[in-house]
Amino acid sequence: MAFESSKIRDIPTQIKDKKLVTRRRRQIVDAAVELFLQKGFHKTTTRQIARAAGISIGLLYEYIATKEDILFLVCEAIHAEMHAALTQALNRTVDAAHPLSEAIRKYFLVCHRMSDHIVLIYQEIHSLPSNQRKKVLENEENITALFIDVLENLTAQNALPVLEENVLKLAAHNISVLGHMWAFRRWRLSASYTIDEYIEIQTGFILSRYKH
Amino acid sequence: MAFESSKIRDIPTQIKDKKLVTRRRRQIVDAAVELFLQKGFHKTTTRQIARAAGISIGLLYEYIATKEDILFLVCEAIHAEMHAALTQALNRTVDAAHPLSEAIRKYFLVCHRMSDHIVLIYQEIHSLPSNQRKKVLENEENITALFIDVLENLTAQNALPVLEENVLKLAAHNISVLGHMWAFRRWRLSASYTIDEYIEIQTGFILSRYKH
DNA sequence: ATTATCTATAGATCTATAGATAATGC
DNA sequence: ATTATCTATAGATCTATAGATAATGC
Repeated sequence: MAFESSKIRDIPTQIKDKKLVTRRRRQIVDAAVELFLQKGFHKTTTRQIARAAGISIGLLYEYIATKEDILFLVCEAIHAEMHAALTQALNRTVDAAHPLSEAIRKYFLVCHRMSDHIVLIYQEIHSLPSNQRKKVLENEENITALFIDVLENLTAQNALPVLEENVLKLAAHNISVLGHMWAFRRWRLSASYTIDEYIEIQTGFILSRYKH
Repeated sequence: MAFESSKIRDIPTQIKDKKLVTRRRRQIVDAAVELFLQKGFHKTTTRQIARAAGISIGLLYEYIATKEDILFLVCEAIHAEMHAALTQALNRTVDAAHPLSEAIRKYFLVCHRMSDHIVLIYQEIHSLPSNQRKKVLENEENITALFIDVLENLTAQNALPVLEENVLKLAAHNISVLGHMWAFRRWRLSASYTIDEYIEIQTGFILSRYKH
């Protein structure tokens, strides 16, 4: 997967050419994602990342200051990819017959496609220093916020009955986490359910709250 | 928290005295849990664990063969503790007015109390070699199985309407994961909800599937 | 005599940087 | 002249074990 660079920010570098920074960091992130997925952050060495990215270990350290910086860039790239896929998908659900079901379906399919990446974030977010960890958690919150918007808009259009604000917000968290659940319990769930069956049953659970 | 030793199994040792093995491993696990919670598995050294357990590094390696063995013992201890707390709590819900609500409440309170430990397992399970990881996942599955039992029993007693088997099983997974959700999103959720509010709203979601 | 424990360290990494070299653009 | 890149390695760990010592039980 080749990641967008839009979120590459805040990490200092000695390199002057901004386009080059973007390109090299994308190389680094793409290489690191693969390695982290295979063996995790701690068991991947900076030398391996440099080699996989096709640059020397010395050059790697011109683009980042610490190994944790690489993990941060990886987490940002994953969230950027999810956020982009989601906003794009959600825009197309506006005039579906059942917009909420369709939004849930699109989201769960993104979670299915990016299962390994989602698990990676759960797994490694604690390896980040706290300021970077905070930013990653904000990204996560932004994704939940997308569902809060969907629910609020549908409620405003009378497409859904009114729920208390706190209840609606928790419903959005639930959608978000039930998508992740497919990622981190896939080892078990995929023995009993296809992703389509999973989506169907979970959608039933989520919508039942709105049906009385 | 002092952990039960019942699940200390399968890890070879040169030490002959079985009671001593149990006692020393409990010391080791108790020390390791604290350190892993503070700084994670990879940033904790075996020397630190030995020192915190009050034994020498050499002796530590008489009771385990690798650092991962310690993590495995820690995961087993956490699941043993959760399993024990839960079966005990569930036994007492049998004659409650709303047994399912009461089971959910008890479970969520266990998740609340053991938040950090639950997150630790999500975080570090990938650091285990695959045979040990499998055993930890089995433990996790056993906890979900407790809820499958609860739902099946209540259905058999006509206290709940009949659901398709696959739907019922996924409901059990959902209960399990929504408890974990309080653990791994507490940083955000606890700003908006007390644990009691959380339990109340989530119980509403879970039960609504049964109310039509 | 046997079992449990400790001290000291081998051996193997790994991150990060210093200093040398190549490429680029005026 | 400046910027980008590479090679070689310092310096700092950390896991795991070998070999010596202390404690235990017959």
